[in-house]
Amino acid sequence: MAPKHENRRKNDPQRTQEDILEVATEEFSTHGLAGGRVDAIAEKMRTSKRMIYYYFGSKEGLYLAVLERAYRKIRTLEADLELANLPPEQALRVLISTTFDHDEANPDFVRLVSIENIHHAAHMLRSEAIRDLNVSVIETIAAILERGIAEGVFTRKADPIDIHMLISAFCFFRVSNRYTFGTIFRRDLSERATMERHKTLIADAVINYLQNKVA
Amino acid sequence: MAPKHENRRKNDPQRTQEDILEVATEEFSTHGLAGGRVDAIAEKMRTSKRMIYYYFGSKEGLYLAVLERAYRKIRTLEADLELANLPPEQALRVLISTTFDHDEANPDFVRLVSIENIHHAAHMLRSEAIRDLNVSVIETIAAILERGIAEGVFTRKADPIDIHMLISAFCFFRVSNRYTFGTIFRRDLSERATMERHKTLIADAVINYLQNKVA
DNA sequence: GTCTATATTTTGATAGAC
DNA sequence: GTCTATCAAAATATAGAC
Repeated sequence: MAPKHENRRKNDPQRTQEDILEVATEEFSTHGLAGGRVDAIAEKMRTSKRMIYYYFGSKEGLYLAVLERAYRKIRTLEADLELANLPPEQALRVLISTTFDHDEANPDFVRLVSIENIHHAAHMLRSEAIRDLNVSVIETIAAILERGIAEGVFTRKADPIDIHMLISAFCFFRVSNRYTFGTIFRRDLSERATMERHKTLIADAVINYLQNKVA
Repeated sequence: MAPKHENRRKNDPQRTQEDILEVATEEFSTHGLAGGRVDAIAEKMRTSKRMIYYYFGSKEGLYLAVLERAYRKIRTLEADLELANLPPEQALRVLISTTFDHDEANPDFVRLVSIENIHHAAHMLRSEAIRDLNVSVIETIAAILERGIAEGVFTRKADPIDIHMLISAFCFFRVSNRYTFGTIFRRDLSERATMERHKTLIADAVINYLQNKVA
């Protein structure tokens, strides 16, 4: 009997495509779109370069597929939270914690977004799948803010998208700018203690902001 | 008499180098290190490609020079603020406003930093000039926080580098992620009203954070 | 110090057998 | 559907005259 592993990829198109996407994600997120090499991707797998063109048509086609896959992954994550039953402040803390952990756990995604911004989001614009991302997180935040105001625990009216940006910016920046920030300030942002402190910091900052009015 | 413009660059090495750096800054910040083309840089100026190699040795050498120049520019900016005489809260607001305006006015710099992070800050590490950036902004913030605590206007002790990160992250993200964020949330972050609102938001958030303790 | 022309290398993409 | 071998274009780098 032949060993499972050797045969597994034989005539298994879905598996082959998935393998290509996985390797390509790492390649592009490490080197950028222009810096990523199709040859390098092919070499890192058992399959050949020909298959990349067979399935994805071109280097850009592959990059777009990688990007769509990355966005698809987070969409599912956001929807899984059950926040409606929590008190507003706690709901917000859970949401922030989730965003924080997500960016921390998915540096590849963060880097791909950075790269896409270098390209003025040109590929994202071309992709219906990504453009039509339903941004449920905004509705989630909006609901929390409204409840908070109604219950009197939040005293400041705020735009949900702005609040999302305040949260995202911090969580994203910690990962996206880890290297330059770490170099300049000689600080390792992936250290456990630093991480915990930062997670509390951003949550406190958002909550305090919503609980205060400034003259 | 020959027109000034035509002769200006003749045998003016400093001017030539400066021209190259200016054009290269735009090229690299628009396309990344791998995506930037030496040919494109040469074509956008009156001088030839040969001079780029003559002065900077290689494409990477040019990129490094561009990066150093970009960092040199902000260093001077940060030192010019006179905050010691202002009340702590106001001093912080001025500092935040300055950071905000700087990133907004220098998208090229923001993009170069993003690009450098894609490359794990490898070039920055190799450059003494950048690595030894004296980070005066941290001392500035530290002084403000101490005064604030002493005067009783701030009630929370905070790490100056963390506060700097909270500020930087927001200001930087608005510019670095303008395209993907704008696409997903259909919002133009460079609009005047949005800008003003965001500038107030980050300042209020930082101040509120420093004025509160959370259970 | 500066230019035009060219060499060298890399790399995205394809042909054609199985 | 998959592989090996190869093409063609692009892009970095250099030669050599002035």
